[in-house]
Amino acid sequence: MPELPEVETIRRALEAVRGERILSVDVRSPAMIRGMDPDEFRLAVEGERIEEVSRRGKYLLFGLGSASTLVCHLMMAGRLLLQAPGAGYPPHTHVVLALSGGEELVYQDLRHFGGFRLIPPGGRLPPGLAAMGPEPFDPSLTPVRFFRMLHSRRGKVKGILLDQRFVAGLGNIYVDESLFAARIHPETPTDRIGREDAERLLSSIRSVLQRAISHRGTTFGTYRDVNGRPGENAPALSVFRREGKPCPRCETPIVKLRVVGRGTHICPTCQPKPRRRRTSRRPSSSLTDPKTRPKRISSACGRTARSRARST
DNA sequence: GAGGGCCTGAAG
DNA sequence: CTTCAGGCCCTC
Repeated sequence: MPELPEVETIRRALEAVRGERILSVDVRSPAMIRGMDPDEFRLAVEGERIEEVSRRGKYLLFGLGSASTLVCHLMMAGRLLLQAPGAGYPPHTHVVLALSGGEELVYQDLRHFGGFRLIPPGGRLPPGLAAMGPEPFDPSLTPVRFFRMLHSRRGKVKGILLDQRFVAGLGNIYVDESLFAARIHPETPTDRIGREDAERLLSSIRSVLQRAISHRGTTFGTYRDVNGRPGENAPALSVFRREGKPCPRCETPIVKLRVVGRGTHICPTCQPKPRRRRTSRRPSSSLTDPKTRPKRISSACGRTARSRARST
C-alpha cells in the first residue's frame, strides 16, 4: 500500500523519463481510466511530452506538454513498472504507455482500485487532490501552524492524521510509526495535544517519512518500485505489523488495537492512553443547576489532590 | 459528516 | 464458506 515514501520512490525513478514522448497508449482495462472515455484518453495522451514528474500526497502527477496533467493514483495495489518492450506483461496489466526513450511504462493493479485521470489545462482536479492538505516537508508547515491545525479539528489524532485534507501522504503504516516515535496514543483527542507534543509529532512524521524514503519505501505485500524491487524499510519499523514483538524502546510487547476502524499498533508503555479530561464541556448552566450539577467532583478531587501532596 | 462501492487475495 | 483490508469517490 503505497504511501508518500513509496510514491516518492517511484517519482524519483520516473525522473528518468522526463522529456520523453508518450508514443502510444494501450488501455487494456477501460475502467482504469477515470472520468473520461478511454478512447478519448488515448487520443489526448498519445504524442504528449512528459515535461515534469511530480507528487502530491499519494498522487503521482505527469505534467504534459499541452499543459494537461496525467494523474495516477496507485491506491493499495497499483504498480508502475518501467520495462523493455517485449518483456511480457505481468498479470493484471491494465495500461501500457510506450515511451520515446524505448521503454514501456506499465500500470498493473491487482485490485483495480487505482488508475489514471487526465486533467485538461485549467480543468477540475479530483476532489481528493483539490482539498489536499500541506505536504509534510513543506517549510511553511511550522510547529505553530501544525499545532493550530490540530486544534482546529476534533477527533482522535490517528483519524486526523489519516485524513489527506489535514496533511498529505500519510497512511496507516506511517501514522502508527509517527505516533509511536512521538509517544502519543492514537486515540488522543486533538484538543489534548499540547504545543510540545504537536512539535514532537511533526518532527516524528518528518523523520519517519524521511527514513522510509531513504530505504525506498516499505514492502509488506504488493508494493514494488518501477524495477519490480521491494522497498527495504520494513526492518526499520517500530510497531507496525509487530504485534507481540518487543518495543524497540522499552521491550514491552507491541499491542494491536482498532482505532477509527483501522488496525493500529502501539507500545502500551511508550504511548499511554490519555486520561479522561476532568473539565467537561457542559453548558455553564449545568454547573449551577442542582439537577445536573456533577456531585462531589470538586470536593473529591480537592481532597485526593491535597492528601497526595501531603504524602509526597 | 456518514456510509456504501470499488476488487481480490488472504485469513478466519 | 464468510469476512476483511485498503484509499478515495460519490451519494445521501
